[in-house]
Formats: sequence, C-alpha cells, structure tokens
Amino acid sequence: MVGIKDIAKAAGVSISTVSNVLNGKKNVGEETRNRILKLCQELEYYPNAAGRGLKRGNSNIILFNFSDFDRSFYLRIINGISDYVNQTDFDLLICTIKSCEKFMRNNMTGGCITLDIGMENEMLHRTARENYPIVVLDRVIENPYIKCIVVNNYESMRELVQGIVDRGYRRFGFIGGPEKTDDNKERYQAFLDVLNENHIPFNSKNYFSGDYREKSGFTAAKIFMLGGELPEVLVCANDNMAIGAIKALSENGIRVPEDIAVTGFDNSDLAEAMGLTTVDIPNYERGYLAAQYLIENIMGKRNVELFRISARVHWRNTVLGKSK
Amino acid sequence: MVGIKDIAKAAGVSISTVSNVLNGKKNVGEETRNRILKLCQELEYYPNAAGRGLKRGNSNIILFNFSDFDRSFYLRIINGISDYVNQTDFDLLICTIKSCEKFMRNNMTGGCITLDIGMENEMLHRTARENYPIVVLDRVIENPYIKCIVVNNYESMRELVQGIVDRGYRRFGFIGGPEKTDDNKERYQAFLDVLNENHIPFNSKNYFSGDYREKSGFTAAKIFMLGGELPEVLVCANDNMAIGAIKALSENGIRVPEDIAVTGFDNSDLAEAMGLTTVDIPNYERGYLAAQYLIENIMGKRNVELFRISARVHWRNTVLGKSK
DNA sequence: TTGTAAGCGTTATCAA
DNA sequence: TTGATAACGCTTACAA
Repeated sequence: MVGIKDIAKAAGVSISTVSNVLNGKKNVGEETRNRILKLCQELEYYPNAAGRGLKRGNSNIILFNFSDFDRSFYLRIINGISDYVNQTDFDLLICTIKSCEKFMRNNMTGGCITLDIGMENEMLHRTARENYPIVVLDRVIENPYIKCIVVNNYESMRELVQGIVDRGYRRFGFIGGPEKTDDNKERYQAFLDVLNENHIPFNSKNYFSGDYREKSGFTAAKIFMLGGELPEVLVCANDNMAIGAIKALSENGIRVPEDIAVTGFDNSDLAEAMGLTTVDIPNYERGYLAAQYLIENIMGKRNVELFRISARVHWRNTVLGKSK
Repeated sequence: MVGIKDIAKAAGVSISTVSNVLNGKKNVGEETRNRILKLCQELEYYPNAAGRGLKRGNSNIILFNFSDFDRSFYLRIINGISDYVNQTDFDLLICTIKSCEKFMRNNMTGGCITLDIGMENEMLHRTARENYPIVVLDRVIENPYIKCIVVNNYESMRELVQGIVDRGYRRFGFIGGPEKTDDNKERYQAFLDVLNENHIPFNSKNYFSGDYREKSGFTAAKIFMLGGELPEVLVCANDNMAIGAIKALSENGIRVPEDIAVTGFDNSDLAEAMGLTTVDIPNYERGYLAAQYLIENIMGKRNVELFRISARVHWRNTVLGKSK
C-alpha cells in the first residue's frame, strides 16, 4: 500500500507538504503542489482512513441503517439519500442493525439515518450526541440531537377510510403491523376514529396483528376466512400484507374487489402493478430530506424540529367506486 | 467519548491490560478481566475503529457495492449477504459507486462484493490484491484475487427461447440491456443461436438496445409499434424492460399474450405478480455464496475459480401455451 | 515555502 | 500477571 511517506519520498519533500497539498492548504508552491498531485495519481495513493480519522476525530461519512429486505421502498429511500449525498463531499455507507451501534460509536461515521424496527429508542438516546446527530424516520423521539421525519399516517389513513365509508362499505376488517411501531398505531387509530365518527361499529375480532410482511397478510386473510362471515373490506396497514391477503383470498376463489375490497399503505411497486388502492409515501423525497437534514446537523446547524411529510391516497381498483 | 484510557483509569490498571482483555488474550487475571469487562459495559466503551484499524492494518468489514435502485433483486442479494455475514464476526457495509474505490483502498474494509455496471474492470484489477480479495457478480474477469459468480445466462436463455419456438412463435423481437455487460451479451447470443439453429430469420431492426430500466422497455415497445408490423413475441433481457414494454403495449390496446407474447429475465417481485414468463435468478443464494467466498478468501483461502449459478425458466401467462 | 515533531487510540513487544 | 513504550498513517502547530 502506498502511503503519504511514499509520495513524500517520490516528490522529494516532507510528508507535511504532501499533507498540506492533500488538504488544500495554500501554503505550498504551485510547482510543488502539481508535482505532488500528479504523483498521487500515478502511484494511486488513497489516504488511509484510519490515520486520517484518528487524527481528525471526525468523519464525513453518513450511515443509513435498515434491516428489512422485503420492502422495496427501502431502495427508493436509499436512492434519495444517495442523490443528496452525491451533491456534497460526504460519503454514504449503509448497514444493518447487527453492526449499526458499532458504526455509530466507533467514530467511523459522523451521523446516522435510521429506519429500522430493531433499533431501540433507548439506543438512539444513548448514541445521539453533540457531534453525532441522528435522523430517525417513522418515529417520534425527543432528543436535542435527533431529528424525526414522519409521514402523516393519521391524516392519510383518515382520508382513505372516510373514502371507503363514502363508497358505502360498512363491515371492516383491519390487518395491523407491529403493534409497537408509531406508524401502525397512528394508522389504526385513524381507522378507529373514522369508523367511530361515522357510527360504524368495529368488533375487535376483526383486528389482526401482523408484522408488515406479505406472509402475515396471507395468514390474516386465511383466519378471516375461517371466521365465518367475511368483512366487506380489509384495510391493511401496509401493501405487503394487503398483497398477501389478496393472494390468500384469490386462492379461495374470493374475488377482489367484487366480493371483498382491500387497501394497503406505502404504494410499493407491486401495489402499483396490481392496482391496489393505497397511500403513496414519497420515499425518494424523504430519503433526500433525511440526508439533507443530517448533513446540515453534522455541519453544526441544530435543527431537530419534527418534520411531517404528506402522503396521498391513490384510489385504484381493489375498492369498488361510488357506484357500489 | 470514552476510550481505553478511561477504562484503564477506572479499573486502576494500564491500558495494555485493558487491550489484552478486549482482544481475548489469556494473560490476564480472572478477577481483573471481569472487572474490566464490566466497566466497558457500564461506561459504554466501543473501541475506536480508527485507532484499531491503524494499528492492526486489517479489518473485518466487508463491502457490498451497487448503485441501481430500480431493481428490487438487489435487496434479495443484500439479504443473502447479510444472513451469511451475521453468522460470522464480520460486519457488512454497503456503498455506491461514488465512494466504492475510496472504501476499497483506504483500509477500512477487508474485501468487496460488487454488482455495479459503473464499476470498471480496470479499477477491479487495480484494487484487488493479496489482502484485498474481491467477489464480482455477473461478470467474468481473470485475476488471482477476484472470484467471479455468474448466472448461466446462456443456457437458461436458450431454454427460454427454444420453449417459445416450440410453442409456435416465429417472428421475434429482442429488447437488450446495456451492450457492454456480459450478461446481456450472453442472453442475446443465446437468443440468436437458438433462432439460427431453428432456421428462424432475425432481422436486426427487431433488436432494440435498452438499459435494463423499465422506461427503456417502454420506449422500445413504442418504437416497435411505430415500425409497422409487430413481432409475435418480445424477448427482453430483463423483467423491468419487459414490464415497461407491456405497459406501452397495453396503453395502445395491444393485449399480452393474445396479440403479442412478452418474456423477461430476473423473476422480480413484479414479474411474479404480473404473471410474466421469465428466468428465475436465485438472488438470495448468490448473495449468500458471494459473502461466503469473500470471507473465506479474506481468511486466506485462495479460491478464485469461476462459479456458475443455475437459473430456471418460469413459464407464466405472458406467453401462450402449446395450444397456440 | 517547507520541514520537524507531537499526538490521535489502539495493539504488540518486551521488560518487570 | 501486569505495565511502559514504540509504532500504525495522518494532521497540525510551530520552527526554520
């Protein structure tokens, strides 16, 4: 491996001169600078991250953490993060929950964006600090170094459910996500509130608790089918579960939307392809925003005000129209 | 930030003793070891990666590089990689092409898996070295430190095209991927060879060169439609383009498969949902394998033999059956 | 404009 | 069983 020493030797200067060139200091002669730069290219010199990081004590790498490989919207979020990062001189690194704490604490990165059910609030509180800001998606957490970006789950689920009510549906089933997550809580609460306001009864036996994976939606639908009378509509806390439910229903000859309506949440690629009525979360945009806020906070701006992103209902054909 | 010094001070020992404990050396008294370990927990000590990396000169982090956020199969590959890595004491870090070379060269990682069109062969040759093995997916490249894992594109595309011929189709169109990629070359060559063996003429005006994105399949189909007589079947070098093509066709009232058949390659989530005939690439498995080979090579095994993974055709309903 | 030298947090060698 | 110390590659005062 070629190091700063090799460059210095080849250029016939001291290592500090090389270092000054590499760090854009202006106290180096024009000719010397060019000679050194050229040598770095030729010898393929890349500064050792450890040496540099050790000395500088900071890093311009940001971390994105996620661990759910079932949901394609993570790619869109990464796309947004990546596009923003590429406009700056920061680098992006992505990790899973297994190593996230290590990478947050060992000074390799300067801040983190996280969207991971496995990430404990307590760990975030422990880790966020003056020079390690964090951006959290889909969760609200009070901390002077943590910026939260959430989707207006409540409002958009209200809009969806009210729309379903307006279309004449009365007997509802709900397939929820992991109960501890804020987004699931908000979606479910909105669902309950709208039914309540419309004086539509909801029997909690029509609530099924899933885990946002397709399989749990599949199971939920199976169970609903065992339970005798099916609801008229299955409101699902995300698209994956809605798709699982549709598969289970169609395996049993139950047609969507003729026999039962189904809705999702996310607007995944699959939802679009299948014509699922759902709520569109602007994933690219929130990735982009998250990266922007994180980097600004790393640079010293201290902005941790809660940010709410609007999602919008997409009516497609898994719910019958007003004509019902 | 709490460092080894703080632990040493708190425990009333020297930093070398703490270091010995952290590195599992057995030359430390039982009582001292426990006391130190307990303190590390209590004080939330995490070894500084820079200091450690600087001294050790190696790393047990592996890197995965990709930059295409349009294709969900990357998540499955990551899933496979992650699952293997989690069984070891290595960590996984993911980066895009922008920073990949930096992370490969600055000693932060111990090896890399890459699946990125933007990654130049020349860069791989420059970077792979004795203590920096690389695993490359979807590309064959001769280098003593690079292991290649490829899909049997040629054989599986042959099987697909022969099957289409057997079903009675004669007038073919082909929507290709980026021309410089090996996988696209192989898929196209298989296509040509099978037609040739069956004495079926192929006019190169029925070849369209895309970029593996949905939009280019969409454009391709539009162009085919402008060209007057449509082929009987559109063989696409991947699913995304096939789906784009289907969208363009159906926008123009052309039905699949009644008016034209379409096939893809990848077996993406969408392909499954839409019933697209395609070739299933075992993505999870090749991610898992890639991680395994990489880590073995980092540990000193020098295995760079070309590995071919079998893909299988999934006949679904975008091609008419034998009855045609 | 350039060079010398201290120090970042850790590990490894050697002495106690 | 433990501790002092050099070294890893780099940046940054400060000296020349």
